[in-house]
Amino acid sequence: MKDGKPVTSIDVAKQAGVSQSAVSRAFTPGAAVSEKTRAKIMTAAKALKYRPNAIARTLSTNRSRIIGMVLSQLDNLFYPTVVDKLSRSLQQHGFHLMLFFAEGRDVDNALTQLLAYQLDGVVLASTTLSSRLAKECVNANIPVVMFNRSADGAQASSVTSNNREGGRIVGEFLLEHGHSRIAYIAGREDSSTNRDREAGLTAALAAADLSIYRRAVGNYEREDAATATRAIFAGKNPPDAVVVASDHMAFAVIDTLRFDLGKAIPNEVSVVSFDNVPQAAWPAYELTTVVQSVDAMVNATTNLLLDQINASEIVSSDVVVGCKLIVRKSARLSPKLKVAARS
Amino acid sequence: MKDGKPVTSIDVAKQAGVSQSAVSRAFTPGAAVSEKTRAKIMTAAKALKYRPNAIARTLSTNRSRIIGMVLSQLDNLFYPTVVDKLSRSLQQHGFHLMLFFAEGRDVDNALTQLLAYQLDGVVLASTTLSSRLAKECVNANIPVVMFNRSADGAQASSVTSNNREGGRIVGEFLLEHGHSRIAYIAGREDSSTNRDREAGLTAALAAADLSIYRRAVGNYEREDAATATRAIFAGKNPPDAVVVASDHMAFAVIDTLRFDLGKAIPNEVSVVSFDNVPQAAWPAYELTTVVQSVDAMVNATTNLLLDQINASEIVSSDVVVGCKLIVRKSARLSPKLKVAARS
DNA sequence: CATAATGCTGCATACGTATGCTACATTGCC
DNA sequence: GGCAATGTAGCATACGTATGCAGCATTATG
Repeated sequence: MKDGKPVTSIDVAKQAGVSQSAVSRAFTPGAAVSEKTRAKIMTAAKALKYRPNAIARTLSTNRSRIIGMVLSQLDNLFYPTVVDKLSRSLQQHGFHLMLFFAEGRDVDNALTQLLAYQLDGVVLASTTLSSRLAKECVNANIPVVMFNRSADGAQASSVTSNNREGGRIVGEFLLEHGHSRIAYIAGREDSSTNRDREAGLTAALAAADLSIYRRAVGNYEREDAATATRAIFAGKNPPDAVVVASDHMAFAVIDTLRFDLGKAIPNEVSVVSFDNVPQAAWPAYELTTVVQSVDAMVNATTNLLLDQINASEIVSSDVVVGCKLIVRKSARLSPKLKVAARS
Repeated sequence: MKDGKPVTSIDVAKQAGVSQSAVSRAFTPGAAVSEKTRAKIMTAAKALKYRPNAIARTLSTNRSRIIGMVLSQLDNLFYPTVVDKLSRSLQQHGFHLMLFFAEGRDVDNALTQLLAYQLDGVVLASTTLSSRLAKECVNANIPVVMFNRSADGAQASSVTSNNREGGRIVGEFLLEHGHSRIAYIAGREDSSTNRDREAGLTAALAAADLSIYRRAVGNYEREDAATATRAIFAGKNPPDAVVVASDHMAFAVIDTLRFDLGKAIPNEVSVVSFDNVPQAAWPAYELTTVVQSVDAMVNATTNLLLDQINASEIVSSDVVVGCKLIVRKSARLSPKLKVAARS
């Protein structure tokens, strides 16, 4: 790669007739430079098209201003939104997101690469092996935020929504509107999110002396969710409501119910799920779902990261953001309560 | 941030009783080290949990192994897939993606940040102002690939699918199946993708002495697409087919047709679009659409980047990947041709 | 006017790795 | 055994920026 001699702070210094340190200080907010020399320097810099070298700065300051984000896949519609908003949010503070995709067992590989880049922080949003990764990062003294999953033992921070309460709200809502055979389609069994959502639902049902009517596992995947749906609706006395652990699966569930099993929604079956991804509002689905406020979660993540980066010592903390049910049309409302629910 | 003294190559060198250069070479594939000392070094490295510092290496080699990706938003369902696949593909070659979100006019800001990180390459997938960005990057001597948009004048590489042919195929398909009032809902007027798709469609229609029956602009946005749909279907003699410049808009178009205007698809109107995002196959839409092969485009992008990075001089080239129509159920088939089309 | 306090500036060095060059050791060859 | 060729190790330096420290100039203070 030919190079028209990259411009360095030394070049600028020469041009402006000052020392290299002066140039460095001119580009460091709050450093000791007089307005006069700063002006000289900026003029020279502009003339030479000088841009400070972030890499060299990193080496010197031990701060890369890069945040790593570990993902397993982007096809669940929830995560693209997160990446978008988180990246923008960090960008406003001068940080940037670097992506790492890690599947099953090449975590070691990903880890090596992660640690190589002197990241200032890591956001874990991959479904698998998070806690292993988290531990290693914490060992390497780099702040970690587990996004949408809680830290099972690892002393990393986490941001989740109140999934247990979400599950409870869904349960109470369905009961209130006259459902009694309530099925559950789970996400991955090993995810804290799934565990909490199911626990909340179970608790709500238990309060009415009910339990989950039928249950199958969808692993947060469309295919599995479709299979789960068929399993749950086989046999007599099918459920009158299905709670699905994520919108992403719920779309598959609804498709299967409508086009495979010929069920009308919500007349014959209600479907309620979690996340409120953008598509949940689309007329084709009109999903009644529990909102995970991406904005709130992203804010919390940004703050956690910045705090830990600036702190002299890493103290982990867990942020739980509230959630609420958005009532659309995928769940049947009991006639007498319809008006109330609309308000 | 406390630090348990980060381990450097010097520490490893001491521990192994060799020089720092030996350590460096041990971690550089193809460098001159004997098997014996490499083994000693690796043992010491493992014991000390040494990880080479990618940032320091960048400073020394002038290679960051970071590729910047500029996006404007991730809510168009096409791009998350691209980010996912591209990131994995690059990762296999030891590169990583760094994200930059740039809206309208803070391009300058984004640009400064981009250039600061000594990126080895840049992928431009933002809808706006690409050519401006491209030019600046090329000036700074960094390889650029414009993804899904062509380089209007800028001497940057580009990867697109054959949009013109895609448009033509759509036109011919609709004509063949007996449509005659064919409307078009455009994406952003300033995008090359939209221009080419429309041109292809127009050409196909012209060959049958037809032209676009009605036209409105959807700007690749759901809202605008919905509005465009209503506009196009106002008045007598509505279209019997709508060609939509992207799947993302097509979902909104279909929703509007079905739930707003009460049209049956494909019986009353056919809808055909472009991209073949994952959701296009969902039973609720069953979109007949032109495939943009993300795999092929991502491969091409990876190759272009690697070639340019390794080349002594940057030579830009444009890759156009083929496309084909996936026939699902959103477009009416002429009865006599149904069997043929299915094969 | 003398001294102290303050504000800027430049010098020198550190950050962690890569690599050209030299030097040495080993091997092969005649 | 002598010499060249090869393989391997270490030395020294470069990459571009940040920053502690010392020095100087300027201003404030008495």
